[in-house]
Amino acid sequence: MQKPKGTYDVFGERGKKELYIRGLMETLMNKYNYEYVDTPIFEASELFHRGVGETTDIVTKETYDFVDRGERNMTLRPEGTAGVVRSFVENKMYARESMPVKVWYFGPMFRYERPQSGRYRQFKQFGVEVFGSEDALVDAEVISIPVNLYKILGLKGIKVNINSLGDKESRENYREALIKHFEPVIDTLCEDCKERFKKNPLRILDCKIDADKEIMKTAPTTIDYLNDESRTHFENVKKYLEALGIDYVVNPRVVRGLDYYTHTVFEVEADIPSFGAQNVLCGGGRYNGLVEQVGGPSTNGVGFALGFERLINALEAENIELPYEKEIDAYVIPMSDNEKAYGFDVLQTLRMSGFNADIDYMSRKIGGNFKQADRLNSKFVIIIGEEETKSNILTIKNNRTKEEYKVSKELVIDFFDDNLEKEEH
RNA sequence: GCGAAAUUGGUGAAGUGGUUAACACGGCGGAUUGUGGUUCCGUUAUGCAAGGGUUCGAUCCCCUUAUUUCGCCCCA
Repeated sequence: MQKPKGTYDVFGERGKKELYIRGLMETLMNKYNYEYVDTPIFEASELFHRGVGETTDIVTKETYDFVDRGERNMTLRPEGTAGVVRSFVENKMYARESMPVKVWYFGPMFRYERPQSGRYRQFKQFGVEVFGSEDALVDAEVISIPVNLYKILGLKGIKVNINSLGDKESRENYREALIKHFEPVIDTLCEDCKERFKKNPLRILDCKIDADKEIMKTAPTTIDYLNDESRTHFENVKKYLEALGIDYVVNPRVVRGLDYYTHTVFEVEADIPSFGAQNVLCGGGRYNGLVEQVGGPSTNGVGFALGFERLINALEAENIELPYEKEIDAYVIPMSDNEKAYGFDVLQTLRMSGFNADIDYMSRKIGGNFKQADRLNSKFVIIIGEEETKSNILTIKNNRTKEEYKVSKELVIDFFDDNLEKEEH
């Protein structure tokens, strides 16, 4: 048996790493005062068609669709926003006394695509959504979350790209201008661009093949088509980002693939030489019309989603060591089967007092057990033989200094309290 | 969805159409039956991704499938 294409198993060091980073996310979101939400990994297919957009590739050719036993059309979620918006509407969170509603989520997403490094069919995203405020402060805050997370983790090679699509009116005007610009010359562009011209003209700007052509350089930018209100909003976003000392680049080519965006859009990319084509670490923006589209009252929204695997890839590419726990406090060695029960009791006492400890499950010889203690990076080794069980005086060896202590069983917790404190100094 | 390359044990890997698939690390056992991380000895592949074919014979040749990686599309 092999794992399905584009999936991966988490175990060992990878597991520790993932838990550590998730812990950081949780702590960070707590500081930002966002609440946790967890929505189903599958939803009615229609939600994504309506929410994410009929013309996006994500929905037209990349979803995992299935019909359940009740003959309902379901889809494994390809992104997090649509489900959270549905939940916001269904649970009437818009009726809360305190606005805005700020939430975060973490979980698996699914897209039927050809896998590559940093691109999976089942992958995990961390993201946030903020509902109910049109203040540019929120846009800037949302951008600051991934930036600060990367900073906390020590990731240096990142680049923040921002852009504004403007409100509905600005966006429409721009779209028309773009079509007018490319229409006469569409035959000179690549095949993909011809397709984009029909489906989603904004994406032509993203083309790598035609990027150097004059027609690209002279193309109108979204910024030129912002009306006064949209322009003011964007200026404020920039002002607030500057207030936080966040370096950004206004990049008119950032248009995002999902249909629901309005005003601010942003992407953070890995600026790491060894990184491949999957270099967009996270992305997001404002979606003022989405809640209404999904059936709720007109409510503004802003959010972002971050690729968990790509984050870990970036950390590895930059050789960043994460400071998760790599040691245990104590390893218990019973000399024979006769001492196992006694040792088991000592082990439990330690564990219930807040220490992490382990015991020999393999009936190893004493030598092999010391090796095992080293492999587990145990700070202390507790040897339990016939003498110890009779006298209730444990033999505890500091595995680094090799000093040996005789400690009464009743005082073992005190011993660990004192000595481990010294270790941490 | 399109194009290309890979796939040998727990890990890194060598290798050839022909009896038992190098070497290293790691694991386990012993020398050393209450004290190790050095050294020495022994041992360690459901057999070379899976299935089929060619052949007297295939891990090595051919086909199919699976997975991985790279590029495109798209995106996290």
